[in-house]
Amino acid sequence: MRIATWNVNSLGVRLGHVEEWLSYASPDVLCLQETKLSDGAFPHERFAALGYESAHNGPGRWNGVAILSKVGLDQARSDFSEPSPELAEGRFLIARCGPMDVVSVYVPNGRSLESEHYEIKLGWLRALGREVAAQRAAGSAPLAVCGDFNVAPEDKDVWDPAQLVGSTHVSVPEREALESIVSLGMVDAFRQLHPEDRLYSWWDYRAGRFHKHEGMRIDLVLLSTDVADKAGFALIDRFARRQKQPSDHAPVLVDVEL
DNA sequence: ATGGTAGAGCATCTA
Repeated sequence: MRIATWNVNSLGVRLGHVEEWLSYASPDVLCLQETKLSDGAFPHERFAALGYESAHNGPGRWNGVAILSKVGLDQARSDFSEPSPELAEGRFLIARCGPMDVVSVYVPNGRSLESEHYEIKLGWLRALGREVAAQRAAGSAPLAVCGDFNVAPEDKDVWDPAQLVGSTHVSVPEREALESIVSLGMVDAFRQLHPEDRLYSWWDYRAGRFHKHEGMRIDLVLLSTDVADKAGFALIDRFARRQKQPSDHAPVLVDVEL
């Protein structure tokens, strides 16, 4: 089973890119983030034409997450189990896709360490942790939590740790919040297969960051430990970041032998 | 310290 995640930074702009990528990468499940679409505007039929069922959670204008699946898509849910209004912004979606429960997340950016949005980000990660814990406790299917976490897990996941001191994405509380989710019984599947540095999934559009390969690895596929050792192949598709009118994120894919 | 680019949408806000 091939599971992928991609922050597309507007599906309206990137629909053609996604269709092309589906045709050559052929994932069984693709989680999307930052569709920037309302639910009514989501192009379900375009993906159905390629053999994918789809579910979407988005308010319009900002955020928006989706799951596409060609191995079935059932019980889609877009609220946390313990709902809380400020957390409902088109950032969470869970569905059963064949043998796995799959979550697509778009974690709040946080803006700056001083911002109230930084505290919201930490609270959101804690809420996601409770969701993962509940899911693991319910415990039937293996779980994949995929998406743009807006956290670089370690210093080797960023191009220049010194330049980022005092910034979001690398602060200790953010990394601890991510680690507390992982410690519930999840594995960073790409990192497990690729321990080396300089492997990024996002590059700022500005300042020629992609050209200089100055990026961060913030797009993750977390697999529950019961299937993590069945992940045999993982890839960040930098070609998708190099094409014309790209997203600022590259797709990340993981093959799990299920 | 700020800027640099991109997207939504038409003034800025978000990233």
